[in-house]
Amino acid sequence: MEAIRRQFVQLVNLSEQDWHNFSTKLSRQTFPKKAILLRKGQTENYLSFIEKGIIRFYIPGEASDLTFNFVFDNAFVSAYDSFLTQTPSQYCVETLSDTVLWRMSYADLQTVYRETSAGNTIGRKAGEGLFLKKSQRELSLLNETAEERYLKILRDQPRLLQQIPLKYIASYIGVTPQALSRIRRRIS
Amino acid sequence: MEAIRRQFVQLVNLSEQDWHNFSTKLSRQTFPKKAILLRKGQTENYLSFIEKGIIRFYIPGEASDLTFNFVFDNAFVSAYDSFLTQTPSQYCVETLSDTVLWRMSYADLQTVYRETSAGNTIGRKAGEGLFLKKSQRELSLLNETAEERYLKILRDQPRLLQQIPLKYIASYIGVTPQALSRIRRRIS
DNA sequence: CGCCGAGTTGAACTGAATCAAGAAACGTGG
DNA sequence: CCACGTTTCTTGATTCAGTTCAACTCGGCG
Repeated sequence: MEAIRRQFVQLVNLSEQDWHNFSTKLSRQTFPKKAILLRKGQTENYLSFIEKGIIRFYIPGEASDLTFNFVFDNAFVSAYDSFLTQTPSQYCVETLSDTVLWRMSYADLQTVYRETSAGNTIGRKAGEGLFLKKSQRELSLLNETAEERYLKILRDQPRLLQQIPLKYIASYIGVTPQALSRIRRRIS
Repeated sequence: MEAIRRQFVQLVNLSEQDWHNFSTKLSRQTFPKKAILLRKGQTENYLSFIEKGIIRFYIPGEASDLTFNFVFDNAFVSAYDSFLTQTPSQYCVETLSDTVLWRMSYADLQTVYRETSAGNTIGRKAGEGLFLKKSQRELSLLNETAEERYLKILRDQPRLLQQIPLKYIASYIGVTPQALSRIRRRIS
């Protein structure tokens, strides 16, 4: 719980009152490894904070999934596009490890936006942060080769390679597992 | 000016006071075709509303540019990542037609965020909207072929094909102009 | 022990990039 | 309004990175 509070204080100065208003709407839930948090076609009802765990976003396919995002400890997680528009999600969200979440429902978040002055600032900063990540991802997909994307992960998030099966990484950087295997051999 | 106001009223209920506070910080500027609004390496100082015009975002390259976004009339335009972080932009922004903008500086926007209750709601909704666009773009780049992306433009934004050189469209959908030419032949 | 999923490796195939050249459209100045 | 030069678009031939299909290894786990 304190981890969440620290995240929020980084974003905006929260009064004791605002924090209370916010935190009483959070509920703690645990999930085992390989649990599906949201199935394609369902509408996302939660904005969640990851106390502990690894989350994978993917579009399920006949032959193989298309994995396009990972999220780790101490970050927010949500099928945020489905959440914002309250329409069915195009993709699935699942845990890759045992996971602990603090969750707030869509309805409760709207209440926070209405009732607290800090709410909209938090919402704005959260949206801006997500926009920045997606912007970098767009440029990476258009501008870099699969090998460059792999090297960046190797440099910036090496733990990702230890904790996540390579076939998901391969999909994330936009190639088949075979092609990733060859990239790895070429490098080392 | 009224067009901007209509856009904002769609986002959030603006009091006469809030609108005044906001609108007095806007300045109108005109640009000819092919004008550079922001050069790579410069820091974006403006969030702008397009009264009229077409804008192109691109990463300049030795051989050819990498065009990754277009924006049209009655929308907001900014190198928003550079704007938010106030760090140098990785890309350029230029006009593709004669253009009229209403612009607000970074400093003035921060003042609006501090001084008006509606400011942060507008900021939140704007950030959410941009996030949604980038999310769709990410899935499109990962999930669809260049041909599918072209067909989508043909279906949803045919005017784009009339007003923008094909070489920019080619880059936007992620192929060379030669490949796009062959896609077009294959289809018709 | 045997099974199963993950990872690696090889060989053939494929779609797009690259290189090159010609045709069409556009703009500018006379 | 035409002539010229530049840019954009198209088409063909070659090359190349990555996919696909297939086989094999390795490491857990029932």
